Amino acid sequence: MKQFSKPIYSEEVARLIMKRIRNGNLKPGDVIREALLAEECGISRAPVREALHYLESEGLLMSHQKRGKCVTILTPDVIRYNYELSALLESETAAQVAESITEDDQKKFLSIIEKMRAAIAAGKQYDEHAELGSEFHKAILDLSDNPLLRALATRFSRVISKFLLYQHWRTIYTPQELLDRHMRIYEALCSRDRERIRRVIREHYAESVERLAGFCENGEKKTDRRRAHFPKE
Amino acid sequence: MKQFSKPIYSEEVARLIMKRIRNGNLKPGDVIREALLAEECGISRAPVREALHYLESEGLLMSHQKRGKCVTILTPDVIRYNYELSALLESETAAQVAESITEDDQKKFLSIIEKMRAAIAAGKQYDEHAELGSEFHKAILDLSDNPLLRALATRFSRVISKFLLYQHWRTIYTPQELLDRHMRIYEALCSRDRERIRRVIREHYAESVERLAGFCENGEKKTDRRRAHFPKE
DNA sequence: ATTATTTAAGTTGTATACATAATTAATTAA
DNA sequence: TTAATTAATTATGTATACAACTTAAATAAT
Repeated sequence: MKQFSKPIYSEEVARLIMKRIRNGNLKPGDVIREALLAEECGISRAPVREALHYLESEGLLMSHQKRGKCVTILTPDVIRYNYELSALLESETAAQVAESITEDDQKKFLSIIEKMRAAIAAGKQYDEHAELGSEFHKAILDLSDNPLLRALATRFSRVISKFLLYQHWRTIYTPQELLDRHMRIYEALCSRDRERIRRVIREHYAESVERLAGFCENGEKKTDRRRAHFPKE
Repeated sequence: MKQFSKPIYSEEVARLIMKRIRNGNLKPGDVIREALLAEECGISRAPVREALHYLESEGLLMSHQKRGKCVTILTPDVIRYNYELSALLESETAAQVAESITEDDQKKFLSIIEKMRAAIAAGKQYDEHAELGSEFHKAILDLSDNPLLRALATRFSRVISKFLLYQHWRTIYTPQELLDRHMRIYEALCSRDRERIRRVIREHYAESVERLAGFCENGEKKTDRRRAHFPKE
């Protein structure tokens, strides 16, 4: 019988860092020291480096040449860039399959909406609402048959909502507002009206980026000395 | 005075591999051996590994766990995934800035068109036509003020046109056809008609993917055992 | 006291060596 | 002769060691 392979350390480390970012244990701007991480995990620097490179390619870390890496600092511009792409991918996915949305699809969306409603009634924490919001958007993306698109969209949503801005999410929407916004999208999806779907989803993202922008333009220095780590051409 | 830093080997290696893929020196399916590459370059495996990881994240290489990496094999599906995203990003970029396309922008596009015409008149090689085609599409993307979008679109176009399918490009369009297609896009851009621009660009991509599909469905095995190298969640 | 130069500490980039997993070749059994 | 099992080779994953660069701290000079 074939045994399970030994886990790849670099993947473990990548997961660990993502968890820490999500938890808020690692915050934007925090520097990552390879040696320290390696020691913490009881492994060498080699797999740690690979994990960091991966996380950088995913946009969660940024690097200065020979000066190490830190958790990505989200300037208002970077937030906008990510949101524009999220909005584009999600709205277009939904618009393209608009006519072929099934009853089952609608039920899936509705069940998430109902969970939101229930969470409000039960006075649940914001965390849960945010989680349900992500679930809703993921359900939309799952309508696409393009795995490359789904992977990309996941990446952007990770950068913005679930990870780097996790701590801000709870402050820009009340649970009721969050429910309203997703209700509107749900209704649009049920209408199967391509243009309406596109418009509603984009409006939602535009509103989010507008509300988020306020949180980031205060403390941080504008000088984005981020440098691409690899050749462009 | 500050001297230029010593070049980062991993970046050099990444450039080298990209060049070889572009030249056709490395073809889809060719396996990459770290040790061999390191020896060729006269360096150790460490920077080579980093370069390979980068190229994998860019979609140019694919890896099997513990079985190394090879140049990405483009199945018809993968081609479609990439083209859909290229079409989406490019058409949406153009559509969003439709009303604000300046005379200067139009001149830039026209100059490329004219170069194409001249290349035909001079009986130039297909390579040059393909190059001008890329230039045209890049000019469209440069209308976007979203660098993240531009970087992504560059990545997709790299995977498809300039690199992995370079050898096929010359066979799916005659120079005259290529000129016609870009002429149509140019006219749409000049009209500043958002919907028309969107439609024309998408039609161009749809036609390309259709014509390309034929080339890839013959020889290659369908079993895409590609594996994501890092955790999804 | 302030600025400039130098020196030292610390971190990343690279090299080498070893361990582990997988493919290929070889050997043995049916 | 063929199939299956085992040995050997090969390539990746990881560990350790060293070199180069960056940052800062400390000393010297104005």
